[in-house]
Amino acid sequence: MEKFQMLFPFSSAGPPSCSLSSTLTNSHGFNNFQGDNPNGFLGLKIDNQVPRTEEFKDLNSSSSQSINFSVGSETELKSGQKKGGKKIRKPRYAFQTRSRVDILDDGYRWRKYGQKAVKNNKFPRSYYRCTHQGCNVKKQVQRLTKDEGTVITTYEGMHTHPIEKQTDNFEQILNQMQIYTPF
DNA sequence: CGAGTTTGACCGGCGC
DNA sequence: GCGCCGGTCAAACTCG
Repeated sequence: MEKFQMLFPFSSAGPPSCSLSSTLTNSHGFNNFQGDNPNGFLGLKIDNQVPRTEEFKDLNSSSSQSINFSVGSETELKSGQKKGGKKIRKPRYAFQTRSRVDILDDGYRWRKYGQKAVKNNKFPRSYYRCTHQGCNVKKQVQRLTKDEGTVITTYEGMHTHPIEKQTDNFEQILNQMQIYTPF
């Protein structure tokens, strides 16, 4: 199994003014993102085979946390592979944040390319793509029906470029996120 | 005028 | 095969 590098979108720029990256990289908890520790982290699990509504049901039940991280496995579609060209899905990383705003300003520039109503959720899911040339990182943003203050942000892929702008308000975001570390 | 958003159409996967 | 659903496309539109 490959090592997980820091795949969070705000990681590739290195630790600028904010302390999140270093905090996370130094955190032992990050090693648990390898996935051998299913219960060591949080309940949210992103896997392409699992209907997302089910995952979020779990999240609802664990609403005591203000933020959850999770890492999806490096998923391939097991049944959907075509001969020769297999479809490889990038790993996905989900955040659960408490925020009144849907869009977390993580320093990258995103362009919205779609919005869909999802089942069992009165809020639509929004689809964003990183606008940087050659960087096809995507993210989905969805608000929970049960808890309107909770937003799920799912990142897919890894940024191939440094952060676009220094986010002075990043600390505010961090405060909103109230990172949960079980260590 | 360029960059980003909105929104309906389209497509592929999956279950029945 | 059909219908449902999630994800993406792209034209029209808005905004700075």
